[in-house]
Amino acid sequence: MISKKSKYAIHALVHLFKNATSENPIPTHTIAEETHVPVKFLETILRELKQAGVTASKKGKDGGYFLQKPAQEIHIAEILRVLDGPIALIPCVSYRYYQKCDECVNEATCGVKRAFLDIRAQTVELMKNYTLDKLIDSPPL
Amino acid sequence: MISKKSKYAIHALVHLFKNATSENPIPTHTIAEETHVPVKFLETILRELKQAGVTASKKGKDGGYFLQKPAQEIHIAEILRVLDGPIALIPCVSYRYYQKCDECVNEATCGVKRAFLDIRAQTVELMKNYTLDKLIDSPPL
DNA sequence: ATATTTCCTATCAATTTAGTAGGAATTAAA
DNA sequence: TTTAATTCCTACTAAATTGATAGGAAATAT
Repeated sequence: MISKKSKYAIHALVHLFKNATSENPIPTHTIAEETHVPVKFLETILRELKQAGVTASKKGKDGGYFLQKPAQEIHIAEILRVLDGPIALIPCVSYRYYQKCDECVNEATCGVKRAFLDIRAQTVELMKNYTLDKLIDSPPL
Repeated sequence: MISKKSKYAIHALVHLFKNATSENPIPTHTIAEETHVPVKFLETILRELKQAGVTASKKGKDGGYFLQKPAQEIHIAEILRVLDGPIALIPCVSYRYYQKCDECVNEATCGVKRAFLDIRAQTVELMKNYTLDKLIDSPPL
């Protein structure tokens, strides 16, 4: 399971994609109401995403948030990495957060590592495919 | 990331596959030494796996654990489900542990749900492929 | 009998998760 | 120049989860 933080973030970002522009930023409380996310929590989420280069903001009255880059360049893998950390399922197959596992004797030949390396690679490919623009709701019947 | 519990379990199960039979069960402390897992922790893990139908045991002297079914029928998805819960990344796309998400207005058309449904399905396929027999170490050069 | 094992229940410390509180700084507009 | 609305920042906290450990009861081979 991903954290609620990440789930909230994804919904919020889709909302920004649909409604916000740099000329028309959306304030946190509006997004919070629409997506049913606690407003103070969402505030910290959007700020974290800003620091990671995903969202941008305008301060003061009539301020709010918008996307810092095209929705086609923001995907689920990136969002999860920012808020939940590595995609890898075990530390020894993470690129950025690599940590040795004590369980395998020889990392070069470890079968468990080999499997999880493959799983990570394929999962990342899967998640990279889901960019924000592919997450909008289907048209109702 | 998966829990250490699950990671330990996978290594232990591979060890059982390589070394144990119903006539030659392996005691917990032996597996613990070989796989560098705390023995008391491993004890509870192997018992949980037994209750889930993955391992079997023989009590008393010369007792220990062995696999309850062929290694080709035990895969990573099953192990993770037993010890870590659902494979699904958000509650509303889990089959066994379904829970409604408050963020989407209409579950039938929710784009986020659609994406994570696909991700879950593909991840399960991936993980089902990795049965215990495919997790043995590659031959050293 | 004895040694060795699984089995069971309970407990625990550390970490992570999911927030909340309170206010400073910034900005648009009246 | 005041006011309202917003982002931004730091700190705090309660609850849940994780990663174990403790102490022994029950079973079994020799």
